[in-house]
Amino acid sequence: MESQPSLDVARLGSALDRLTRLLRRSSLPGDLSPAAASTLYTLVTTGPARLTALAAAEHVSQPAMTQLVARLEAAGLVARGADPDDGRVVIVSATDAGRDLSLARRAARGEVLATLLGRLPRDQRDAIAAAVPALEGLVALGDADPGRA
Amino acid sequence: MESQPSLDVARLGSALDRLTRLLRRSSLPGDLSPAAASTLYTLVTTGPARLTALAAAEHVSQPAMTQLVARLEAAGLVARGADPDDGRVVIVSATDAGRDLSLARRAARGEVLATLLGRLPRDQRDAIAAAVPALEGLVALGDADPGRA
DNA sequence: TATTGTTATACTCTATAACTATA
DNA sequence: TATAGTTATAGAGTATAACAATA
Repeated sequence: MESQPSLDVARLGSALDRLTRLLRRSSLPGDLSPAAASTLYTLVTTGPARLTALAAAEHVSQPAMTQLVARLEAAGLVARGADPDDGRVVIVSATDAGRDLSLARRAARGEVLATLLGRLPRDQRDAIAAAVPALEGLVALGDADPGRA
Repeated sequence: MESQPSLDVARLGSALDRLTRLLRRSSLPGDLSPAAASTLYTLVTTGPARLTALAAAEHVSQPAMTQLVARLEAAGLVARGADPDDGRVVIVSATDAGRDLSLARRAARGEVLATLLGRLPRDQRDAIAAAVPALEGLVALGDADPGRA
């Protein structure tokens, strides 16, 4: 029931899937699990957060986030602090080492992508460049609508 | 040392990552792990394969693939057969139920994507549509170059 | 001997349930 | 009572090492 014959969602989905697996296989510094890398990245980009908020943002259970943060803390990548206004709360923040590692991982993956992009015909590279804001918009829509995704 | 200020690879990488996580958390039929879903999809699209070849294709160890196939077999999604020419070999193939489930998952994910895309401004939707062949080209490059990814 | 696959074992990561402490 | 977080326990999924069977 759609009117977009030019946009084959199955092809898009498959391409996204395979591209992500491709990037995931490329060796990145730090040896973090996907959830750990994502959590660290969230902390680096959006600042300190409560443990419960992190669990919700990363779509894992609260106990899972407790353990994940414990692992990241043991690795020196995050620090746990208290909330002066509420004794129950744990505030998690990235350490300098955590920030550096997250940025290094992001850069390393960017290089893998850049290498592949550099071997693509110019018009295709341009097409991808033009689609980046739209892809970001798609993510924003998905994040804003928990009922759908 | 690059000349593509218009293509921010870090942004692209991050968007791909978040988009894939978004799609992955959308509930799909069958309750398969990512590796199981990918293996089944490979069998459905490229036909029966040896266990060792599957392990290599999915980038998991041979024992991991033995267990993965055992789980898929227990679920009735794949069947194990013998190679008449070589008694050591196990040939894995998707059953009808496995093929149906894989196609249903693909369709369901397509619907999630289509819903999100439908809420995007038309020009952004067009930009993504225009980039699909280029994204596929990127995947092809990555698959063809095992040394890089 | 080399190759195909399985079994044994251990580790990471996750979830649910039960618990503690603070509000 | 409700909320923030931890601890206990169990299960899925993976890897490496050791093994069995076939070539």
